[in-house]
Order: sequence, then structure tokens, then C-alpha cells
Amino acid sequence: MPPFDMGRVRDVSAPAEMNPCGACPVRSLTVCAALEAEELRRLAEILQTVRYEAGHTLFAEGDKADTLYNVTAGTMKLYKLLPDGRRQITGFLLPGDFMGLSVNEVYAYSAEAVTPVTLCRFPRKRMEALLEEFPKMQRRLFSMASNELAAAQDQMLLLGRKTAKEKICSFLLMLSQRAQRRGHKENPVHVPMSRADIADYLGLTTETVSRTFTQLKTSRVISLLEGSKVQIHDMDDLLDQAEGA
Amino acid sequence: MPPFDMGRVRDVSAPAEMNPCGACPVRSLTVCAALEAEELRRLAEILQTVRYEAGHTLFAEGDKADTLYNVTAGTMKLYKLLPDGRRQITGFLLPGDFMGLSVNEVYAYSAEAVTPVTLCRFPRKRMEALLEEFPKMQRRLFSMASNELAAAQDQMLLLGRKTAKEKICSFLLMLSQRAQRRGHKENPVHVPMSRADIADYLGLTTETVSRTFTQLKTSRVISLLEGSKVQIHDMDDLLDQAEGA
DNA sequence: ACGACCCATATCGAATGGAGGCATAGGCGA
DNA sequence: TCGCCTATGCCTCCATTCGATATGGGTCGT
Repeated sequence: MPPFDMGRVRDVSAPAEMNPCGACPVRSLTVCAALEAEELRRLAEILQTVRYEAGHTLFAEGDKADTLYNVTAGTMKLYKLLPDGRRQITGFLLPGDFMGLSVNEVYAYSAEAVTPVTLCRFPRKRMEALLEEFPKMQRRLFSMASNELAAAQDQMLLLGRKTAKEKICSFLLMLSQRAQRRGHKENPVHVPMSRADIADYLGLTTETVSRTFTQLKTSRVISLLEGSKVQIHDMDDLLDQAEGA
Repeated sequence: MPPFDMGRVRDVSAPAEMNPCGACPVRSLTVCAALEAEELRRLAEILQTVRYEAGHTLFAEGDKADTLYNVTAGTMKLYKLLPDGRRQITGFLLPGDFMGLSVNEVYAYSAEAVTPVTLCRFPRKRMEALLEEFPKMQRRLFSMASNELAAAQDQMLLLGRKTAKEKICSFLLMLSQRAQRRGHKENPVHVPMSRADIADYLGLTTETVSRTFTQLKTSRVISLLEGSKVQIHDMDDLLDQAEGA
């Protein structure tokens, strides 16, 4: 912990009557999609908009899970640790992604900001009450969880059976597709996380990630651009490389 | 496909008025838990009880997902394939487990019986209608999906960061805990699946699985018993071994 | 019932290789 | 300038691959 906590909460929420949700850029992607104006207003009542610096830990595995979050800007990482420090990043969260589902009222992973982030913050109890009231939102959350489950299974295939090169290609492809679904251009891809984070997400070491990037660059599959951007030369080629075809 | 399809459906459902759910041994574990008698009756109306032989494939990745299943007896495996045949088993289903959640109305994995199994079979459409009607069931399903998500994250940590020995120990531990939650004794553990299946679940090869079992046997952590059973000598020791402590 | 045979699965040894570990050098931003 | 992140060469090692053998359950013929 640094002497000054760079990640302290700054409440930047607008007065409730302005309804921050109305102008939310990621509303269509997340749990608030398809809510009526009145329902949105009720949701806005219980949320708080917060901002954290890169590197700030929001919560750790095992903490009491009394808050749910929705990412509205920036990138987060979720991870689990082994006693000796080995780390597995279970997911990167982009704007529109939801975080905080828990089992036994305890977080099953730690959460840290990769870039500066802004989040909607919901007290768990009040959120649950609202879910009771709005089955539409409940269904939406369930559907998001189903999607995450499918993504988790893809990740298991990647971790268990893919080679280093296939892992990196799959990773770039995933970032590209997620960017696209958020209305950004799918190429070049912005890769905001460090080599170490990529390694801990793909079950590799930083050295292997680095070497593999070089190899893909040399074989003209990708180029590394300014500002952590990666240019994909042939999307179909990358897709083949990602599945060993 | 064998000349006779050993896995064909045999409808063994009792007449509707007998309400097969009333006597269901896994009701408390699954989606039907906490349903009232009347709701159970409605559920029973839309389900069919089916039985398949070991080795039968219920559906394959990419098939239209118009049916949901609930395992009532036996063990199933779910898996994904790469074009060249590499396989990752994403999960083993035991009695009480649910299967068939889908994205884009298409199954994201293939499902095959490991042992003879009996299943409750729900038409997707009618199940969805019932979920609308019984929010209690919707919540229960969401809670089951959340648990699965947490389990998937544990599995990512295992696949990405654990050694062969830690993987095998974690696997045995998981089987033991799941048996316990189903009211069976947690030791010795029944391990109904082949070395190849274990390998494809843990991201190893059959040889490594075999060698690791011998190694654990030699170092007196476990014993292999008759009938695919594994005796765990010290549960706490196994837990330490599973996390590299 | 019994043994011979077969096939699938499991086991084991030796050699190989892909990714890891370590050290160092280079680059970039604070 | 300092410190962190990244890149790369060299060597190591764990798990894989390949090959061979053992085991065990099931089937068939006598």
C-alpha cells in the first residue's frame, strides 16, 4: 500500500435528479439494458459512481461481498492466487461488464484496476431487492452470467489444450471482438494490460508472451503500433492460428 | 455409431399423476429445490425421464439447443474440441447438476454419458415459460449458474497455474467434496471416469495422470481400491498438496 | 464352468521438446 | 536519472511423445 492511497474513492455522481444512467454510454451492453425510464430512475437511486486509479485493488478474494460493480470506463482484472504467489487472472473487464457475483457472500477473486476506471457501485442488498422487483433485470443478469460461463469454458479449452502461439492469437482475437461489440473498430486492437498480466491470464510466463509476440511479428501476422496497439494483418489467418488449423 | 444404437432414448417416466418429482432423490440439490407441490406438478408435466448408456452422445457443440437436462443418476462429461482433435473436458456432471444453458440457442459444448445415466429432459421453450411464471426457480437457476461460474474460475487457476500433482490432488478433492454434498461418504472417492477423461479435464496426458497416481500411491497419499475407488489417507495433506503448500 | 482369446485401458521407460527460469540488455515514462 | 516493463539469449526441466508391456473385463468355444 503506497503512503498515499492513490485509489481512494472519489464520488463523482451527479445529483440524483439528473439521472446519470440516462446518458450512460454502456447502458445497452449491460444489466440496465431494456429498463424503462422509471426503472432506471430507481436504479440510479441506489448507485454511486466511483473512479479509481490504475493499480488500485477494489477488493480481495475472501472479502465480504457487499457491493456489486458495473464497469463504465477503463479495464479491470480479476484474479486468484495460490499460497506461493502464483496468479491466475480469470478475466479482464471492459466497459459494460458486471462484477461482484459471489458465493457464500464472499468474493471468489480479487479485483484490480488495470487502467483508470469508472464504475457504478451497487449495495448488494438493495440491488437484490431491485432484482426481485424487476424480473426483467434478473433475466438480463442471468443471461450475462450464461455468456460468462460460455466464455469461461472457452478459456478452459485455451488453458488446457492450446499452445503458446494459439493462446496469444486467441487473446488478440477476443480483444478485437469485444472492442467491436462495444462499437470500437476491431483493428488495430488496444491492449492496455502488461505482458505479466497477459501471461497470468493465458497460463504462460512474461518471457514466453514476449517471445511469442516477436514471433508473430516476424511471421507478419501482427505489427506492434504506438500506444499499446496491435495491428492484425489478416483476421482470418489469426483465427486459424488461434485454433491450430 | 454402432449397428445398434445403445444410447437410444428409453422413456421410463411414470404416469403424470404419480409425480416422479415427489420422490426424486436429487430434488434438494437442483433447480426444483424449494418448489411447492403445485409448482412441482407443473414442472413434472413438461419433463420426460430418459436413460442413456455409457458412451452415448446426447448432443454436440453447435447443435440447436432446444432441450435442457437435469442429471438424476450417473455421470456425464461436457467437452469442447479443437479442429485437430485436441479435447478439453469442461466439466463432469453428477446427480443434481443442470445442463443445457446456451448462448445463441446453440450448445457451446458436447455432452456424453460417462456411466449409464438418467436425466430429466425439459423442452427449452416450455421451461422458459415456467421460469417466467416461477421467479423462485429463475433465482435458483441463477444461483446455480453463479456457483458454476465460481467453479469455472477455480478450474482456470488449476489449468493455468498448477502442476500435474496439484491438479490430480485438486481433482480428487473436488470429487470428494461433491460426493459429500450429495450425502455420500467423502472417502473413499468413487472415480468413474477413465484416465483419458481425467487427462482431458486437467490439461494433461493419460500417461502423466497414470504416473502421478502411482507417485501419490508410492508417497502414501492415496491408495487405489477395487471398483475405481480411491482411498485418501489424509484429507488435510491432500488439501495442502492441491495448493502447493 | 472353464480357459483361450481379444480389445481397451492402464502403466512404465526412454527420448524429445516446448515452455520456463535466469541473467542481461534495451526502452520508455515518471 | 531512476525504476519498471519489455525483449532476448542460454540453459534447464517438467510434461509430452513414442514405444512397449501389463492388466482386466468381456466374449466365445469347448
